[in-house]
Amino acid sequence: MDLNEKQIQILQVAEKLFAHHGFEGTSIREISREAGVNIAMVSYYFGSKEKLMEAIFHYRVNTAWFGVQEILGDTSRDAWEKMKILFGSFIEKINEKKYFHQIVVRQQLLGEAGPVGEMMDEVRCRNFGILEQLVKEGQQAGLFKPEVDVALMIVTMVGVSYQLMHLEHFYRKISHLENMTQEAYDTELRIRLKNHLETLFKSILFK
Amino acid sequence: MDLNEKQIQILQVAEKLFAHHGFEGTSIREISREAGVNIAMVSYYFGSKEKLMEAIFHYRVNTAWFGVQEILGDTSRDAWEKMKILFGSFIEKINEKKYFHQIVVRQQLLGEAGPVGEMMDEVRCRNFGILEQLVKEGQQAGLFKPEVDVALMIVTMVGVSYQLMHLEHFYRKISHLENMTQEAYDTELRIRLKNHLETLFKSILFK
DNA sequence: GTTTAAATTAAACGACCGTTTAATTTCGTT
DNA sequence: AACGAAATTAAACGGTCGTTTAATTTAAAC
Repeated sequence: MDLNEKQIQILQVAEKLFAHHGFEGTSIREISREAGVNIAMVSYYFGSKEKLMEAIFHYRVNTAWFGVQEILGDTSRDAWEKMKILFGSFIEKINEKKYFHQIVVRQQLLGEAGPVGEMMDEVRCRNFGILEQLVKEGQQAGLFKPEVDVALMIVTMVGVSYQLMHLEHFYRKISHLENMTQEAYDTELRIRLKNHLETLFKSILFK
Repeated sequence: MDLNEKQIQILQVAEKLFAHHGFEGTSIREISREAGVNIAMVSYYFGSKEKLMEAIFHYRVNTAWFGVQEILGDTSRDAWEKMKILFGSFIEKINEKKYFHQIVVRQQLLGEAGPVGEMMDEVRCRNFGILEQLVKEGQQAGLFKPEVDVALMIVTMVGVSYQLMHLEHFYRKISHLENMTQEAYDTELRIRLKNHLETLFKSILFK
């Protein structure tokens, strides 16, 4: 499914509004007004509001873990270095696509019902497989400890990153970063989050 | 504000539905039908849908950190033991009030706007103060390392716990806990989460 | 038993919702 | 210039929304 310029415009506006006000909290009229198109264009291009949401997920998910296999196959790095690259790229991804990941959290709260729920379940299983493989590699090399709860590891990575993203205002206030520009804050946070996750993952993976 | 039996009935039904389908995704008609009362009763008792949400927060928040001061003041335990008790009781709380904490996550996504946003900000600041105090106590005793990002610590505790709660289905599948009863699963998870947070917090607090 | 305030009800209100229709415009192809 | 498919539009559709109204029932106080 290739999208023209106007379709992408609608998609991105809808993504932002769904992230801020939720699916039910956003009206087609709002989306079309903000995107500068007629109300009927949404149905015309996407069929329905539900299908619009699905289109957002297809638009984002298909480019999600691009290039991961290359990292995993790299024999010049050990499992721990690969792991650091992996969660580093995860941090970049969610920082780059904040709106989408807010929608993901909302969809998580709805459970795994609907076609979007199935998509997310697939992605999660794929990510679990990747991380599991990497952990096994590290264990076989005698680098990581023998018993590691990979699911809890993902939950930790995703949970901490999401929560930090949601509580931006609070974290800025508490950490005296209120006067930073958004760009500078994002950069600073990526660094802090990366160091933090590295600390946490060390305690999970090593003896 | 003291609530009669019927008001509490409405509150609890609304809490469940808001958690599952969100604020905008839940109608007054649904709430009143499920609670077995007339539609007009919600406006009659609470004024409006918004005020109903506020009432839910007052209902839950007021009993939130009950008994914490006693733990902190206990001189027979060191800071690390108190810390373990503290996040242990946090785990109990969110497990006990799952629905409410799903609403909290939804409200987080809306930012800190509105009267509910202010309430949550207050609670967060209070919790931050409590944890900060405890960390300082541990540092002065030479137990914890001198530089600790308390905000990141809270984010870790809350983020991991929430994420694990949201991904119950996924975690059950991946960890082969699908056939457990809800009760047994909850118990097992509280144990795993407690151990996990202990591991993580050790890496944050100790050298 | 009468009074009075609280509780409860069915019905109606106007507003907004997602979607469809049918007419019109746009624009590349012939 | 004429055609036809795609794009765009204003208007209307039936339905649901949160809230209010006005009438009725309930139940406690006197």
